[in-house]
Amino acid sequence: YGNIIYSQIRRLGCSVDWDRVTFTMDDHYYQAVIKIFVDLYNKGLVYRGARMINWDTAAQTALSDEEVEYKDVTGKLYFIKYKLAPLAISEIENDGNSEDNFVTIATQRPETIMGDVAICANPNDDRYTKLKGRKVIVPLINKEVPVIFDDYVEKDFGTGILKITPAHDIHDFNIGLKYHLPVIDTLNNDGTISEAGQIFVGEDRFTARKKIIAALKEKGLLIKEEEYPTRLGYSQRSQSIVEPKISTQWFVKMKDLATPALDEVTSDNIRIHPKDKFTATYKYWLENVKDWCISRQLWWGQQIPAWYDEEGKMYVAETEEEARKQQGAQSSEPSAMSSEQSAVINEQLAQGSKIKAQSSKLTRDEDVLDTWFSSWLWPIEVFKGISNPDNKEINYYYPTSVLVTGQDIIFFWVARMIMAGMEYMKEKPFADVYFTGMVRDKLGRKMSKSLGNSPDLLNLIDQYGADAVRFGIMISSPAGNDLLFDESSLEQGKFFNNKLWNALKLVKMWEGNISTSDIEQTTINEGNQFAQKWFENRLAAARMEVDLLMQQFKLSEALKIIYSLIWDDFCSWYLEWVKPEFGKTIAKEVFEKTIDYFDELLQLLHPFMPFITEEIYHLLKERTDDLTVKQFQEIPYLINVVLQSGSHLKELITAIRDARNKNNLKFKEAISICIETNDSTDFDQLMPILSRQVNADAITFGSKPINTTLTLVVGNDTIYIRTEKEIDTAEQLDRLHKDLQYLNGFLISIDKKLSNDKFVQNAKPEIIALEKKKKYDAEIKIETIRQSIDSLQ
RNA sequence: GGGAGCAUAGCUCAGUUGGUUUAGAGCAUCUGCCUUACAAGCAGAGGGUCCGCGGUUCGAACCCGUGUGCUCCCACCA
Repeated sequence: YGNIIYSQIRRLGCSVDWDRVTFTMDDHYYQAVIKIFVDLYNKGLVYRGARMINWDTAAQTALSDEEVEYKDVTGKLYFIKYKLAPLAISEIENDGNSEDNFVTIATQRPETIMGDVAICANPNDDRYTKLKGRKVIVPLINKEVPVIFDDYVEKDFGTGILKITPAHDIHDFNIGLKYHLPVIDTLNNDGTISEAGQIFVGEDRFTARKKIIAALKEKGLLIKEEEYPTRLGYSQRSQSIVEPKISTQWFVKMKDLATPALDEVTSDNIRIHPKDKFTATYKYWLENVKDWCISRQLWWGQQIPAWYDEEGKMYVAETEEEARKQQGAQSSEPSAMSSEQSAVINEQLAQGSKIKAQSSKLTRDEDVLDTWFSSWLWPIEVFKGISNPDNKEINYYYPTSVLVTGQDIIFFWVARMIMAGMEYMKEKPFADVYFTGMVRDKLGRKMSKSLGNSPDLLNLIDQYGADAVRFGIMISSPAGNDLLFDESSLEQGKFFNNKLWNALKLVKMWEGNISTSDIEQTTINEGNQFAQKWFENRLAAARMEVDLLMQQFKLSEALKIIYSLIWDDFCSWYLEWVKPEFGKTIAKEVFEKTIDYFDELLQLLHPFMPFITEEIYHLLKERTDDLTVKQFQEIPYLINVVLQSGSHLKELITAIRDARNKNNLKFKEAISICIETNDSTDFDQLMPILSRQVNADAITFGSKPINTTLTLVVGNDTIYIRTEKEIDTAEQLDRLHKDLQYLNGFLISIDKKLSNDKFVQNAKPEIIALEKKKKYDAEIKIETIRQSIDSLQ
């Protein structure tokens, strides 16, 4: 089913990847792809060359890399003697058969010896230096081939010398290219020995192997057989052993296309996120770029626009009509092959291939284009920038801003889009590239159909809600890192939804209880005023952080900031601070401000949880606009002092709550507090909040009052607490001693630094000043704690 | 085999050009609370040889070298 859809879409010229539909495409896109192919061909950037493919001899078809399964098996190495070709006639007469006159070569595939075109040793291998300039005779077919030397050969493997069979091994093929050796394909498509093999023609390759071994044995040329562990590729379709096979393919020259694409990234014109992780990969690929094989032997896809006449002459054109015109003009078609490649492809290959015309008609090349050959034009042709250049849309939308994609296609897609952009628009296609991670399961495995570990998103949405699923995925996807999918983060999202509803519920309860009298409005207490000032600044600070993180594409961290801003700062602190006492009204101004803050929070969260935020936005207040289109207001100027006072207040509340907790003082039991401080300036505005949050019926300032039951140290202040209940002082002392111990240790580490001459000489002045301040603060605190300890004893 | 990257709390990760405390967050765990929005909650606590080793530096989670383990991409039948 998937294949049918895939092929249908591809026939329409749509580029599809199994895991993501890249785009849907109209006829104009199809035309654009053809146009670009012809253009590149005319520029001399497209050529025909040779390439190894994986061939399934049973199914008689080419296999993609994914269709080849590698298995560890025990293979056999056959050690075969090759005789040195005589240098002079005298040699034949003398000792032509002495051991010195033979070279032993190890091979797994003796049936390929008929395709040998050379033997090769490592240039640093002393054993074989004497072979320089010599030739050897291939056994059974008695053909002379040269001895060559290349670093590729490992001295320690086999006998340290190997046979070069370019038609049947990728390494041999590459060496063949390097040394301009011919290619002799000794296999037919069905895996039988071809005419070029000369002997055992028509026999299956494995039958031929046995017969060749027997023949070699008979002649005394097989020294030994040795078992060794190796890996073999098997066809996923037929389970037969995959045969590397030489084939003629279409290529795009990449060097000139890659250079501008590399420059755009190295000059930061295009920014990759996360930078350190992927720019290295990108650069490596482009600096070592290999020509791009764009032809595929599939029965679906966009056919290559090349036609052949009966003489085998090739015409590349956008349409068959155009090709016919070229044929009529009898223009002498220059060879599209690079000289290097054409030297390699032998006569037999060209004749035997499909390109031979069968009638006087033109025959179209049956190969189709690589998926990515259409995909790389995507940023341009979706706006018809190729089929209809300089139109309104392409001028408006190109270049676009951000490409979001997977790291696995950095080279396949991203790099090539940049290349196409630079070549055809003379401008980058996008300014930023953001790579998402791969979704993996809890165990770190890739999501796959065969493992069945892909989550059913629709089911999860039913279970947790759409926003919760979005939240769960966003919160656990740090930029560029893989995402380990775990339902616990969705649960967190679900709870967050609930929290938002409850905050709404609270605010809605206040709505019916707003005081409207002038007196109450003008006497908003200092606590409420401080709460507002503080939250405004807290909001501004968080928005600045979020802005920065979004610019850096750190989406999960931005969400974490927003999550904590809403849950902790807004719900746990602000709402508690302004919450009216039971049965009392809320000042109109406070209520309205609270709604404004809530609006802003929803707006921040909206990109992550669009549904619930939009819903609450409309439930909060009658309004005509929608959150999804609402624009952000400018971030107000930050007043740090307010934030500091807020932290101070939170510290006080936390410390007193903690003391209550530790001493089993229930919240209902009121306490009275006396604060001993050197600086009481900001306490005035904090008092109303503090007294309510810790249930203190009285707060005074001064030194230690009698009847003190609890003593704590917060910052540089000492807090004395009086309760009705008797409190065990041992625990308090223990705690104070612990703090003292920590601070003393801390002080020692600072003293060590400051008494180190080299530190004082070398460190920056601001670092030294900082250390001195740390020391000063610690000393004050130690003194405060000492006094508290004394007073307790 | 070639290349890239990762290793910090039980788990997932922050840690911004080396100094902002004796390393932080969320989740999980533990303790105490049905306190008038929320037990899907509130208030707290515990938890780390920053993978091992060596080096540079006054100073290293951060820089360099090396070892180990893991992940990804490309390649792969002498």
